[in-house]
Amino acid sequence: MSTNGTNAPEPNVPEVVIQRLPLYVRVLTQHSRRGVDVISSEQLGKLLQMTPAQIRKDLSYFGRFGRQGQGYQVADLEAQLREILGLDRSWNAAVVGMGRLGRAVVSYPGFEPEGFNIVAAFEADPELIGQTVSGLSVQAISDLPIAVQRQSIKIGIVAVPVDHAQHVIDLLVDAGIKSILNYAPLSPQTPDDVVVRGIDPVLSLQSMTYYID
Amino acid sequence: MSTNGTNAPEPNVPEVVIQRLPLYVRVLTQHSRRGVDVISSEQLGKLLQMTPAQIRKDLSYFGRFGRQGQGYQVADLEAQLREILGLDRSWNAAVVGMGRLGRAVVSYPGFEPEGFNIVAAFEADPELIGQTVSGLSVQAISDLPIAVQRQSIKIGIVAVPVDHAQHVIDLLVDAGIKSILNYAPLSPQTPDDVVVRGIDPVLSLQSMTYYID
DNA sequence: GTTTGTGAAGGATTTCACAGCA
DNA sequence: TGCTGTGAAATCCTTCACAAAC
Repeated sequence: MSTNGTNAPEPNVPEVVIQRLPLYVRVLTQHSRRGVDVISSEQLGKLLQMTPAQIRKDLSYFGRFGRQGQGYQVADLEAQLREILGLDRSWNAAVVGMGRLGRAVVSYPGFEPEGFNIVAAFEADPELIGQTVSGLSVQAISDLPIAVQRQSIKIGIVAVPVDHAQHVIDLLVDAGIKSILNYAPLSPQTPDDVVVRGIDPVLSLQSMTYYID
Repeated sequence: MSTNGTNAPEPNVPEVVIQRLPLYVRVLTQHSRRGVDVISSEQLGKLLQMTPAQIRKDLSYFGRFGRQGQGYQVADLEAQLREILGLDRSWNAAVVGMGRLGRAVVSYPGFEPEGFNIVAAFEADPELIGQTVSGLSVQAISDLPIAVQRQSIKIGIVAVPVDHAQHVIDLLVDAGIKSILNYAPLSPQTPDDVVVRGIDPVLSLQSMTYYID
């Protein structure tokens, strides 16, 4: 099943599987840094609190990465999964909204080491336009479509108040963005070919309280 | 199936269903604020980009909330779902880690209006202990168990660097915490009876890049 | 001996489709 | 007529269990 030789895209990979691959990448990266060379699906399962069978099945959608009797080469598997996910290159992102949250996002040091570069920042408030935040000059939202083109921006990050979020998302979609990270507490309307992931700690807390006591 | 009359806990509700309930609460709250009285599963489905059948099936785990031919009373359904999730009361939380991220968490204005009160803040660095952040006096981590007891803290929020996170989570678990919101980029080891939800924007981005182009 | 990769089985979740009720 | 609530069907996902490979 490819990844060996041809670069054919794999069909029919369940979305849940795609969402687990970054977990594998994360734990493999940690272990390769600590000098671990080889790891088994059993060990990965313990680390991630899942069954070894699930890990092997997930990987089997993309190819054969291990050696029977041994396990997986940590560095090799990490590299292959990064390639599958498109993490073997870097991605440009734009943040919309330069309030409290947007400033926290652009100054968050976790994106760049993973290859996500925030290369543009947008705001509606004229007071903020022209200011510099974390080395980025804040632009008017009307400049968004040109910036997306010129800077090959593929990811939009929404950090505006909830009542502006749908409109901003519409503008991102109109500008050709197909991947959106949404910090606003709403479920936006988007076309099928746009992928939206929400970051909402309140939602996470609200589903935890069900289990308390 | 209860919620009418008795307060028997519902058995066997799939976890995915529990995680969707806050989405319903969120959209119902928005619509009740806008003065919408009645809503159908079809309308909810459009708003949340899911099938009406799924919404009805999810709700059916807990009771019968609608009227045939009409739909659901927005305010009533919202109230019932909040009660089911335990959102009809407030919850005390403690944050561990007062670096950049922890400060952002304690000063985030989205928790308190939803009934999540951050009532204690902890740090390992002696330099920070005793300082005040967003009205909270920063405490030593050794004070955690007593604070959890005295202030009925039920939720722990982890905002420490990744290399300290597992240790902090162990301390929270030892202190009796069973619900953890984890901002550190790792999959922690925890006992079965502890619920952990991770907030990691990088992980979200890493699963989106698979779909780009 | 050990561990992978994978069809087949089993289990869980979603969707269908319609009876029942307002 | 319009929409809910729900068994049954369909689909999706996970786990099993073992042949093959080292």
